[in-house]
Amino acid sequence: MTERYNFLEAEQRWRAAWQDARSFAAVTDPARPKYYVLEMFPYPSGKLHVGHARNYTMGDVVTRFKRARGFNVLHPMGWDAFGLPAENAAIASGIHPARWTYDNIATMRAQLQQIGLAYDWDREIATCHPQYYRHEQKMFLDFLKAGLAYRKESWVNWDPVEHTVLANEQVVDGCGWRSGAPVEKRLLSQWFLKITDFAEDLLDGLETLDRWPERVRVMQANWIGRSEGARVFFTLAGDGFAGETLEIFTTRPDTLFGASFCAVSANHPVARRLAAEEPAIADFNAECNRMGTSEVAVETAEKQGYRTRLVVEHPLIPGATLPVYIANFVLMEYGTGAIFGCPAHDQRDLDFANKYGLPVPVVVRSPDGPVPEITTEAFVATDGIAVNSGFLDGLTVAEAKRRVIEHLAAAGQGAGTIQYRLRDWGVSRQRYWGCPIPIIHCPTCGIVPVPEADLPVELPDDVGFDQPGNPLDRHPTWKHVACPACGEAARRETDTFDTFFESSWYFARFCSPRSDAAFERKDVDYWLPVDQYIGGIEHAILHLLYSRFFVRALRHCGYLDLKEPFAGLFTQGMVCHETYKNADGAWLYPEETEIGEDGAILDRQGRSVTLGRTEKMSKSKKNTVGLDAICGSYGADTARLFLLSDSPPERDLEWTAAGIEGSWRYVNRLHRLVADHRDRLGPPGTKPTGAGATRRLTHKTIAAVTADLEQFRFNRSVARLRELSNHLDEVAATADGIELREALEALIVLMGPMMPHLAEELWHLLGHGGLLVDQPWPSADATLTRDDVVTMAIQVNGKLRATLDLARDLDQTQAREVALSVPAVQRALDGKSVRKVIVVPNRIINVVV
RNA sequence: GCGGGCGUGGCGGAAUUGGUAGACGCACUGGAUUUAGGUUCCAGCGACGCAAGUCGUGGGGGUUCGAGUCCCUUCGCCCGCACCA
Repeated sequence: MTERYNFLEAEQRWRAAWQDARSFAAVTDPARPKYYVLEMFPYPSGKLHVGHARNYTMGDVVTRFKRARGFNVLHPMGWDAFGLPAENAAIASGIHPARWTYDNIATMRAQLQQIGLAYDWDREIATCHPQYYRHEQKMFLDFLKAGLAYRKESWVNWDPVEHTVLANEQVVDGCGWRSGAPVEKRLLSQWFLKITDFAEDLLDGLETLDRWPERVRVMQANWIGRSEGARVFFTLAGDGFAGETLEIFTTRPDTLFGASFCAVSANHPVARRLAAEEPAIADFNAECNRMGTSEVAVETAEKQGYRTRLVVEHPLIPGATLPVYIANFVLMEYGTGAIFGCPAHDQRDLDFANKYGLPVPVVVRSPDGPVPEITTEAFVATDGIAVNSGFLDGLTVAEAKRRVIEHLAAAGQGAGTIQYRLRDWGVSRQRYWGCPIPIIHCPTCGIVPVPEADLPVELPDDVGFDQPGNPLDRHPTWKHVACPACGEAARRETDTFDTFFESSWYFARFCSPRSDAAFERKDVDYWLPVDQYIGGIEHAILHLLYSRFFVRALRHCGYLDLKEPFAGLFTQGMVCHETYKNADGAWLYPEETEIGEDGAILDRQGRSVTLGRTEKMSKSKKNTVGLDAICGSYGADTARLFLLSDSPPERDLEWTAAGIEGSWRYVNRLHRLVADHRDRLGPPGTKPTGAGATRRLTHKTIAAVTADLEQFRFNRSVARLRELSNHLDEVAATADGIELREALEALIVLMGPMMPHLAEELWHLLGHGGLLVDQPWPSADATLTRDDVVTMAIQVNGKLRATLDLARDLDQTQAREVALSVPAVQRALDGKSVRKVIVVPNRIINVVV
């Protein structure tokens, strides 16, 4: 009986050994092929649970695998450390956001180290550190010079309870995500980055990202939302507006002859001017702005319009005019905030026209049909033919579009254009715990950039959270400065950057984390792009799009020469767990429950517990499993093994006690396998020469695991390892010592990326002095991965009747003879004559009658 | 509405990309070891059938010598976006 594997002691010992050897320190070395592995860095929210660990473990497997394959691997870790939760903690418990953040970082760093992740910790960064954020202040000033940053008054989401602007993604069903209060639209001056300058390039670049998931590329393409169409200039008539131009955007300029009205957004300048003179319009506009933008609100909201006293002249029909409405379904944020309505060929316009009794001129018919009768369903097909449209009659939709754009352009009444849904990125936040925007507002000089010599603009420490709103704004001295241009009294910008600013370039900072510059050119030229990026699908748009934009903006400003930041992207599934509620309806942690004698779930007091749905692990539902607890009772390798083996990495994984027990048994079984047989192994370094089953399986496993790891098929590679170890369990007592050593050593090296501590321990047990992490990856002997004898399936009319072990590459005639001689085949033939025999070499023989 | 994806034993999932469906594991059943529980070991485990065998990858149809895989159709589920003109 061998001793049990003391994982606690062993795991600690091997982590110390890697640290002493600086095994994972990365050094820029253009002579070697590089590989940059990165997991999306975490927000330091407190403690890690096993759900977080899955993501990092995947990156770790890739890191260790690529290292063994000879790559110079960069695998860094850091902290996305600015953000609102730190301020909430300050408000709730009086802890300073910096203290709270750095404490959490210390806790989480220890947790990450505990699971044995192969990070180069010398490169650790925290984005809340002035040595990090000073560089993005410089970038912002460069963007400003390059015209990529600007200040603009615009309509933003305002949370009336939190007294701050919210990003679009922080508005859920029209309400603030934390306060639950209905979000208002406010017109505020904010800083924007010109992501729209790169709309076309961001869209085109998606084509090159062939190692990104299709759905992420599609989501980004939809978000950018390219539409081809036209701008059309209508001339307004009406007191105070006569002769002015109303510009609209349309994707269907071919339907211009079918126009029966124009409509503008409640926030359109025309609507606002009218509101100033007519209280009823002001009320209507306010009502439009109050309406939520949630899915439910949009679906249930009726089309509402206010008929103004204005009309426009029809650009193509002399003498004809169209009424101008203010309408609740026209968005100021898209196009020009104004449309022309063609009810026959747009469902929204038809709903609106029907409600307000407007005409419905039909101007498109289907290619083979009559002119459609329009009542409640608009005819929106784009394969039709223009009718009732003057010089466009008889043209296809596509031709008519082209023709009418030519006509409008020649007459100065419009132009073909490409419209994007993408909007510029508003980066101002009315928050304390973020990077200060390096700008000074001077009453005489206006907006003045902070001189580079004065960077960084550091956050003041002495702030209070006893009142709502931005503490920077209330600070007694911080914002009062002399204008760098004229020396007169001025004030600092008190808004801070959106925290997505920090995460948009951190992958570059990791290349030169201690540089006085943002990064060194020689380092980013070598390491970037990231070869394998790993993270959650929730960043499909935001972080991943912002980073792609940043790389373009930085290239524009001469920082680097890079097209895309992330060459390969993998979006991993979430870790889920059952949820539990007690009789009072309160959530319970898994460890607060137990199984009663009859199998019922009980709480600590023995009262019954309701089993809820299996859901993504989250603090709020208390269905998390702590990483510390699992590492303490089963060890890091057991946790890693379970996280890798139970589901394919892109799918969700259900964490179960039974599952972790199974992984635990396997870890111990592997230890026993090596410990029980190490005395009868051949000496290290002796090459076996046989070609028996053990050697064949060993080399097949090497080939299969290598291929699986290349393709992120971790669950499959674990199955391969188990097949090999199952076989070795059977034969170990009698196998040739030299062959057994080869097999065990292969098994150990192959398991290394997934169970690194155990692998080191077993490597050591086999008598090796060095570290396993310095061992090269084994290569499979091609003569051993091909069998001399193959099992072939024998079918009759496609139905399996027998299997036969036959010599590899048996010729067709022999194969046919052998197959026909099988009794089960003869029985199935039932005396019928054979029409033909299909032989797929080394796979199948199909007898057709 | 638009877009993306999925559907295989009691469960998680494999399937050499058109060639033996269910690898590997979890759960379960029987047996051995153990004072007992756990561990460990042996055997079984898609359905029906004593067996030979038949059926079987959401349903229906098709292509093919051969379909989980390709095509058509239909049902169900998940995710993303959405009054984008």
